[in-house]
Amino acid sequence: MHELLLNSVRSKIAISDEELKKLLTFFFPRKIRKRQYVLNAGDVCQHLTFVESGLLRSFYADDKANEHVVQFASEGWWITDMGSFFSGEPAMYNIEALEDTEMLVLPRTSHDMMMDAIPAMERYFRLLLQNSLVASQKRLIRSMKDPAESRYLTLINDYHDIANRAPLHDVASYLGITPETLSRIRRQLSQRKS
Amino acid sequence: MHELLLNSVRSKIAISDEELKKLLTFFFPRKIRKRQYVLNAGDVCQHLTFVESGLLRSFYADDKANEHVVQFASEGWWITDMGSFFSGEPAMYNIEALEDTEMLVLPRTSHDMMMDAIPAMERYFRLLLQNSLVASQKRLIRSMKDPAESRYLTLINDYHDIANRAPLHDVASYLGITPETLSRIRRQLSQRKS
DNA sequence: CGCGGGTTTGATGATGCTCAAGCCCGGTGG
DNA sequence: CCACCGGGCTTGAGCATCATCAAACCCGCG
Repeated sequence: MHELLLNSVRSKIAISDEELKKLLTFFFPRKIRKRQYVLNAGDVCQHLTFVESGLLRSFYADDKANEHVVQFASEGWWITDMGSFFSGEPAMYNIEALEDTEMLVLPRTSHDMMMDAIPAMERYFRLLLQNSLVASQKRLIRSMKDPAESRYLTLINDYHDIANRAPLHDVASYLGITPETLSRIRRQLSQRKS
Repeated sequence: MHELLLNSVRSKIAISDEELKKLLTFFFPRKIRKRQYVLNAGDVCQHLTFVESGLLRSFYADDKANEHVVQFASEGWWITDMGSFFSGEPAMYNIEALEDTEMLVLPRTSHDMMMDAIPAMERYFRLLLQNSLVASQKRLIRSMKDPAESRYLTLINDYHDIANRAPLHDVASYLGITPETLSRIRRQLSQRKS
């Protein structure tokens, strides 16, 4: 049960089977339906969320109600509003289900207790943070130097399923382009292939 | 002595004066001249660097020898190639001095020893990581939704000195625009003011 | 069926890039 | 101390990419 999470932990740190079992006691499972929200901007983000099945998106709604997708999370990925979860300030981001999804939820208090109970998890989360930061910096550079088509190809290459499962609208927003532009890019790519 | 570093630590975590004193023993000071490199891409990054005076830049050189500035670090800022430092893989980034610079250097082994000796520093570095990640995500969103001039104004607002101390060339690269464009933006802004 | 949201397609325009030339200024050597 | 580089910055003209606006289309769902 919950092999996805256990594998994620095992792949990053050395940890005993007992500790793995103990680990699960800090989480609780949660299911939500498509279009429901896991987090509303303005609320304080109280959980770390690990996706077991389905698809979530986090996004930022600016002053003029434009949405900007920050991240997708499908099976095996973590998602949260980092700034809010760790600082206790109101969240900047919304998190919404793009499909019916099953999650493992780690409340902040459980997170803190887990760090005491299983010190090795400290390292696991630090690794997650580091990897996120490295990935974010890479994405930043690419968003500035690469044209839209090339960024889209990178996305397909790295996260093939997400590029196809998420609505065009959201993929475009994640790439920082308009839906129209993404639609045209897809047309050109399919024409070029055939 | 080294008040900048001590203040940075004090401002983020609770720590005793003894521990602060012990803390400094893990660092060694280093000075370099303008144009010298602190890190060459391809080498493994062995240190965390804290700037006491001067100005550094980290940048990524792509296949076609185009440079992309990732970060500036002036007094009171940390800089490193995170991915390389923590994973031991070759660095993607170069780090170069834009001015004569004085630094406090924390080698990897000292870093690990310090974590054992002063556990509170674990938290300090996790906070640095978190803040970097939040900042990187904000910058990413802005780089996609805001036009060049607005991004420049944000930079001036947040890091006024850097926008003026660093060469135009590097500021432009940091913003993801060409030097020509930044030059024109500056002209328009100064004309509009007068 | 017909409605409606998401997607496609088209026409137009703005932002920022490229290429090319000139300029300014600081550093170096005579 | 001056003359002369040379690199960085500026300015201009033309062009590519992508956004905007608007309309048609497609398909699932009531």
